[in-house]
Amino acid sequence: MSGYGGRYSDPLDQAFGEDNPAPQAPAVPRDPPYLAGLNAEQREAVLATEGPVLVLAGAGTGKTRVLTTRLAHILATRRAWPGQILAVTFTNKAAREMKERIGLLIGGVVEGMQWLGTFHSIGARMLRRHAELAGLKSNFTILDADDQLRLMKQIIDAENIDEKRWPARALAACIDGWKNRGLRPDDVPEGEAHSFAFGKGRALYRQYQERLKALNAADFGDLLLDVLTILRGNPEILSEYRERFKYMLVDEYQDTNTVQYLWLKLLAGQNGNVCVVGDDDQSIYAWRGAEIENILRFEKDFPGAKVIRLERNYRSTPAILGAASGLIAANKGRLGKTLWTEGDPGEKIKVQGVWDAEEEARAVASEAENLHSKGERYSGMAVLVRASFQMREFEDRFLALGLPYRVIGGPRFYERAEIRDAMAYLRLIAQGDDDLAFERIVNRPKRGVGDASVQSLHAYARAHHLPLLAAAGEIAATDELPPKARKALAQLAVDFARWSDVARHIRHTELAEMVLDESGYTDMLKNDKSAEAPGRLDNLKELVRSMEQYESLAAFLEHVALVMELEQNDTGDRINLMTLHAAKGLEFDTVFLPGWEEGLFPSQRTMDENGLAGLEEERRLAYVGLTRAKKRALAYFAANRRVHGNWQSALPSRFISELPPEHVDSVVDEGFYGGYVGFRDNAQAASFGSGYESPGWKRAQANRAASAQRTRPPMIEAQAYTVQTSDPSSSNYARGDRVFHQKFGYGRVTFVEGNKLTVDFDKAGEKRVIDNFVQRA
DNA sequence: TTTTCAATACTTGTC
DNA sequence: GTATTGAAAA
Repeated sequence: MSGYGGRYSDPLDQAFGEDNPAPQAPAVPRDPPYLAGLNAEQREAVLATEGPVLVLAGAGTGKTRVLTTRLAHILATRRAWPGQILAVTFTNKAAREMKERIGLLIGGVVEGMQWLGTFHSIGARMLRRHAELAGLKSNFTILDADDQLRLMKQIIDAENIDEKRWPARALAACIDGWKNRGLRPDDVPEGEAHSFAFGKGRALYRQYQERLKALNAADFGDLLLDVLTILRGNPEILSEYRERFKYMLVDEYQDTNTVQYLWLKLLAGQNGNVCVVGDDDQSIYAWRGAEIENILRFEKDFPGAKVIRLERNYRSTPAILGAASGLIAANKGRLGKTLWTEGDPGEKIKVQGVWDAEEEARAVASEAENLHSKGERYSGMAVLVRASFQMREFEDRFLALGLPYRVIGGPRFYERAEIRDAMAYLRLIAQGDDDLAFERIVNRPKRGVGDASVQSLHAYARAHHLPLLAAAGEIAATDELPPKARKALAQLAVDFARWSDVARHIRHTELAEMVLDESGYTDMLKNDKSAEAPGRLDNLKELVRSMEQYESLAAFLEHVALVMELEQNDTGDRINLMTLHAAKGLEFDTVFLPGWEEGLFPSQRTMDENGLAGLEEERRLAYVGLTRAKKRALAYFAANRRVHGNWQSALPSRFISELPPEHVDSVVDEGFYGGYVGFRDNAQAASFGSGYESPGWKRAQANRAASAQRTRPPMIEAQAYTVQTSDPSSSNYARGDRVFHQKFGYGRVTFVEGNKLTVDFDKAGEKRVIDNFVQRA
């Protein structure tokens, strides 16, 4: 979200020059520079600092700008010190950006905005201050989903519950759900308390909490729930915070869950200066506990709240906005906004039917190349998919064409196995009693310490009240374990003692390298011939590199627990590939929206599980997708898609037929018909025929007839011309060469044609790739 | 204990 | 179709 400010200027802002001071108000200063360029509503939202305020900010209406300006205004007018503002964002990235932008507005870096962050990072901060009130020490560990799951597995095991029928993840989902709703074990409603494993739900939840306290650990839910409990139970602490937070601001309010809501209400009290910003039409996280109700009833919760609507859109063309508005109008229970914008209508939404996902990827890629050849940047384009499995097809295609792309979201850096392993080593060095970390790495790399040995070790540790690491050293001196395991544990204990000792003298980056080498972890990866191994080694290097920015090991570990993301160099002109969810808050010139098919989008599962509410959330997701586009949006639907391994024919999404026809331009693809009439079997063709009966398709056809003849670039076959760095007519590789490919791993060249190689990959099978995407192995 | 093979699941995903 | 996971075989 950026850049809309420069497109227009508001003459009012210049009206208060020194030559015409406002009459009889010598005290009214000239407008501060940061207000320049705001429209009337934006301005109002910035200046309404006192009392509860709800800012309904439609997509692309300059929400972030209003937010940052508002904070800058509060600071610049000395209404509060940086430390007296509570500002909550949805992601760490958003928090970081906000800090930067405030700095730009009022000049210099903003110091002391310690309460600007996500609910969780603010929660962690508060919880560390009052840890003892929650039965924790202030240096408690923050567990991520993985640790959480392992802990639950242990509890389920201990209770002799059949893990097949009652998987740990289901319990985790249950407990998370309760925590999201602000329920401690005792608060869980009777009916639900028994919902897991024949009535053990509540008991397991309680046990889990006890285990957490025993481990001096908190999960993400606790960061909010424990703080809520503390605030509720300790009026003096509550009033201290109420006193402190002169101004409160919550971004993406439509995505807050119940605990967050209770939290905010408690801190705001009766007459707090609370400003929440959100858009009910962009609420897409109900499935993880967000309550769209929170924003819908804000005015009831905070009587006398001022409601400001930002409806002027600065991002998209009228055509895109019209299409998106028409689509979202099908939802009920909205607060209602009418977005508008000015200017040339712009390109219509292009809707294209294709035969299957492969052709879809081909169509998107060639369109992207086509746009690129007309001077559009790749980085201004994005492919937004509903589910991550759809990405694969696009990656394959982009890779084959040599089209530069980047995947946003996906598995987070710190969630990768190798990183978590390395982190476990470091955690254990920092805190010798981190049993979860110990368990993770006892046998990684393989040391001959299997389940059986770990069990004995556990028993020993419990009996002697020792952390596992200490127990390992002791048990090695007994003859309770097979010699191999004994030796390994002894070695491990010695190693850790040495590392902890060394840690005090050397830089933590050096320590990390040392630990990875000496533990045999690096060797394990070097000997690993699988396709992922080299990438994993790179990731570890990256980890060490990223540690440099932190002063100490402890500081680094805290960062990782909370932030879980890595600053990545997103330089380069690359096309973006991500899920619709990940796209929230971003904008692109061109947005490709593949997979608009019934069942996939809207997702069948969501509709089955949540009925109409689910469908409406899907529709909001579609709305989010469309409104990411500045200049053009292209939607695709495939006639056939592989679902869980088998082919199914699909109908165009109902969302396609919900787009107002006047904003839609549909394209019939030659490949579509070719595939349809040609070489596919009749059964499929017949079933696909129903696709033409669907309202979406009929509408699309009608539009096509009505709209002016449109020239469409011919289907471009896979061509090497996109790769400037290699010569299409020759290649340095020959048949039989052993090569390595970033995505497909190792393989042998079976055929060479110019710079295009056919490679038989060990893992991935035969693929055609461009030569400069492989290296000699 | 480790390897191998079959069973399973499989939207979205911040912190 | 495939990646991950858990139980039997080596």
